[in-house]
Amino acid sequence: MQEFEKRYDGLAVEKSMQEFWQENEVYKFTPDASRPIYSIDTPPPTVNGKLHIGHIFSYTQAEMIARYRRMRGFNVFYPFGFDDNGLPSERLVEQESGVKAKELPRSEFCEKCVATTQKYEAEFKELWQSMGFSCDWNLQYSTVSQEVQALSQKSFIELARAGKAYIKESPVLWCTECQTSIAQAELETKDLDSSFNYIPFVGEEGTIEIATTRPELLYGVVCVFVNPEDERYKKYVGKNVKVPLYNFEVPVIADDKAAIDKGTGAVMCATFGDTTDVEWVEQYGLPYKKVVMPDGLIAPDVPFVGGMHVKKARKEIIRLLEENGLLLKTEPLTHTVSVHERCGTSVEIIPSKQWYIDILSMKDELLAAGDKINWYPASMKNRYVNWVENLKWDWCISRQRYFGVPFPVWYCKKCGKAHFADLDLLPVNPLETEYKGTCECGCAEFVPESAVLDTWATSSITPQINKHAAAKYGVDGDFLPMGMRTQAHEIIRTWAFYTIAKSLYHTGNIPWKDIMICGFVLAKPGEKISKSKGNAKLTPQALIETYSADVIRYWAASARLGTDTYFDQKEMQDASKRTITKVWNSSKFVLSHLSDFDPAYVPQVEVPLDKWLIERTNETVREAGRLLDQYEIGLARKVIDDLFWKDLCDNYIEIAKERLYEPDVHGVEERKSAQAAIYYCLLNVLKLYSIYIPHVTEYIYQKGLRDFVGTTSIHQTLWPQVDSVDEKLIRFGEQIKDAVSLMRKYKSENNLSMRSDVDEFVVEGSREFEPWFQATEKDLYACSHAKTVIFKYTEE
RNA sequence: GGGAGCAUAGCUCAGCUGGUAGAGCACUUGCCUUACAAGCAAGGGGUCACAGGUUCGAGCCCUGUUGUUCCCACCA
Repeated sequence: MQEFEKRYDGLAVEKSMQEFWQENEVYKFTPDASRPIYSIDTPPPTVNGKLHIGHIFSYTQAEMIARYRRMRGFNVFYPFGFDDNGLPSERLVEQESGVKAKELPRSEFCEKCVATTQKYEAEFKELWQSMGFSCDWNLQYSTVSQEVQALSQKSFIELARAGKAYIKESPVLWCTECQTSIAQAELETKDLDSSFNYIPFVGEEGTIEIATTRPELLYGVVCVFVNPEDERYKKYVGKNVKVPLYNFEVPVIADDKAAIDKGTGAVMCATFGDTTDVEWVEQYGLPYKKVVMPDGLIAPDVPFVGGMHVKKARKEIIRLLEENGLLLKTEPLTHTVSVHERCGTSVEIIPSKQWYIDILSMKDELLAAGDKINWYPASMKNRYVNWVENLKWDWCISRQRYFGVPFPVWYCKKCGKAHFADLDLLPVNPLETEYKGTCECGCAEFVPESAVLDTWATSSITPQINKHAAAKYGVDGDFLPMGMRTQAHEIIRTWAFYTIAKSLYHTGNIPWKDIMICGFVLAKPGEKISKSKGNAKLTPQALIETYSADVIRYWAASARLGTDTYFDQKEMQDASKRTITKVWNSSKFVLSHLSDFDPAYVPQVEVPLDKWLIERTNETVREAGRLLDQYEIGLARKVIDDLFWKDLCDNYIEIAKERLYEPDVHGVEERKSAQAAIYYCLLNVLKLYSIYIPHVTEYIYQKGLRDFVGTTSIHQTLWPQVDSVDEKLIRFGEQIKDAVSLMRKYKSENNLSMRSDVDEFVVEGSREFEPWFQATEKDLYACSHAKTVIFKYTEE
C-alpha cells in the first residue's frame, strides 16, 4: 500500500486521475463479441453560450448510468456531440459580434459561426473532461460537420421520396424578428398587456359589435363568425356586414368554434390572426388578404397603415377608429400570446412556401411508439402523449436562415418541380453546386433552395448519427434501437418527439428502448437557471475549481430522477465534501490493516459478525443495482451511504477494531476474518461509489486495492455478483447494533467517554442467534470496556 | 379550460406491493475514542395539507377540497 496523505486534495488528484484514464483508454469503445452493447443517445448541447449548473446536473446523472452499465458488463457506447448549427448558434454570433446575419454575405456569416461555435465547443469539452465524464471522445460528433450534414440531407431526401416530407404554400408560423418560419414546438407563451377594442360591423340587420385585440388586421378581415346557437346573431347569418374604417363587406357565417361567452360572441376572421383563422379560411374557402409582411411591417398597399410596424399600426388604427367614432369601448386585458422561444417576439401567421414533415396523419403510430418505450420516470410519458394529441401543424422544417444544413434541392425554373441531389454526392450546398440534369418538362435551368433545415431536423437523427459512428467500429445490425436516451423534460416535445417521429419513418421502429428524463436545477421557485436571467452566479468551471468534480457529482446524484432541485451551495459543500472525506479516512484505516492480507481468505470467513458485514454489503449491492436499473441514482446512492457510513464505519469498525490491532488477544484467525470483512465491504463500497465519485475512488483503488484485484482501473471492474442474501445474518446484525446502541446511550447519558469502563453490558438477543452472540463476545467486551458481558436471550 | 407532479421534523427530502413515522442539515447535551473534531455518541422536535371513505389497521388505497409547481390549450 502507498502512503495516504493526511487530507485528501481533490482538486489535485482529479486532474491526474483524468490523465490516468486517458492514458489507459479506460472508457474506449471497442466492440467485442462477448459483451452486449449498451448505447446511450446523449443530448448534443445547443451551442448558444455558456453551460450552467443545470447542464452539469442532468448530464452527470446520465453519466452515472453509463458507468453503472459498464460495470454490469455491457460494452457501453457513450458518445458526445454538439448541436452547433441553426438559429441558437446564429443568435449567439449575432449577439457576440453585434452584426445581424443579413448584414453580411452568407459565407462570411457562416465562417463567423464556425469560429464561434468551435471556441465554445472546446470549452464544453474541457468542462466535461474536468467533470470526469466517461464518454469516448473518439465518437464525438457535431451537427454541422460534413458527415452529419450528409446524413441529415439523406434523411430529408428519403422522407421526401416516401412522400413524408412535402413542400406546400400555406400559412405558417412566422417570426418577424428572426425572419423565418418556425414550428409549433418552438412556441412559448407569454403574458402580454393588451386591450380589447369593441368596434361595430354594420349590416342591413343592424350592428354586430366585435371585440378584438388586433385591430391592425381589420384590412385582412374576410369573414365574421358567430356561434349557430347564439340567439343574438341568428338574423345576421348568411348576410353581409361592413368592416369599419375600410367599408368593404364580409359575410357572417355560423360556426361552432365561435364561443358565445368570449368577447361579444362574434369574432372577426382575419388572415391571419390565429390558428382558428387558418382553419376557417381552409374550411370555408375564404380568400387571403395580405396585411403583415415577413419583416413585421404592414403591407404597403394597406390603406392608413401601410409600411408601419405592427405595433405602431395597431395604435394608429385605434386612433383612427376613435376619431371616426368607431371605437365603442376599450378594456385593458392581459392575455397569453404565442412568442418565438428564441427571441420572445409574438409570432405571426404568414403564407409562404415551406417544407413540412407529415406528422398529423401519424398521431396514432406516434402514440403507439410512445407506449413501446420505457419512460423513466413513467409519468413523463404524459407530456409526450399530451403533446402528440394536441399537435395542430405538420412539422415545418425549412428555415429562412443561414448557418444550417442546406436543403439538397433545386427547383425547375420553368415548372417548379423539386429535384433532389444524388445520395452519393451528399453533403451538397445547392447555392454552390449546380444541378446537373434536365427536368421532365424539358427545362435545364434550376433555382437552388436557399433555406436551411430546422436544427431539430438534424438533431432528431442522433440515433442514425450514432449508428454511423458505430459502423466505423464494425458494429452493424443490432445497433438500433439504442439502449437509452437521456434528456431533460423541457425538450420532450422537441427532441424526444422528433426523434421518435424520424425513427418511425426511417426504421419503422422506436429509436431507443428506454428514455431517462432528468430534472432541472432551479434558482428559486419556478425559475430556470439561465444566463439570460442572470441567476447563474457561479459558472460550472468556477464550481469545479472551488469544490472539485466529485463534490459536484455527489450533489448531482441527490435528487430523485425527473425531479427539479434547488441549487444550494451550502448543501453541496456540506454533504458532499463530508462524504468524500469520510471515504478517504475510512479507506486509509482499512488499507492500513491489510498489508499482510490475502483476498483468498474472504470465502473462509466464519465469524458471524464478519459474515454479517459481508451480507449487508451484498444486500446493498443488490438493492442499489435494482434502483439503478430503474435509473434511480439518488435512491441508490442513499442505500450505499447507509451501508458505508452506518454499518461499516460507525458500527462494524468500531465493534471489531480491536481484533485488527490485537491478534494476541483475539486470535490470528479472528484478525484475518476481520481483515476479510473490511476488505470485502470497502472494496465493494468503493465500486458502488465509483459511479458517483470516480476520482477519489480510483485514487484509493490505485493506492491500495489494485494490487489485490488486478484490474487496471476500478472503472473496469465489474459490479459484484449477488445471488441471494441471508436474511438471518442481517437480523443478527440488527440485534448487535441495538445492543451496542443501548450501551452507548448509557454512557452518553452519564456523560461518560465511550472508552470508559462499565460493570456490565447486558446484551439482549434471540435465542436462535445464541451461538453467534457467543462468538461475538470478545468483540462486545472490546467495544464496551465492560467488566462483564451478560447475554439475555428471548425465545421466539 | 385539459393533464401531470408535489404537499411528511425549523430546512432539504426518503418512506417499495397498507402493519409501531425516517435520514441529512440545523438545534441541545456529552465525548480528544491508537482512520476521521472536516469526527463520534446520545437527545429534543411531526394531527404525514384538509375533509370524508374502504380496512382489524391508512403517510401509503378511494372520493372530494385547498395550496403549489410543471406541461398543454386559451390569442376574437
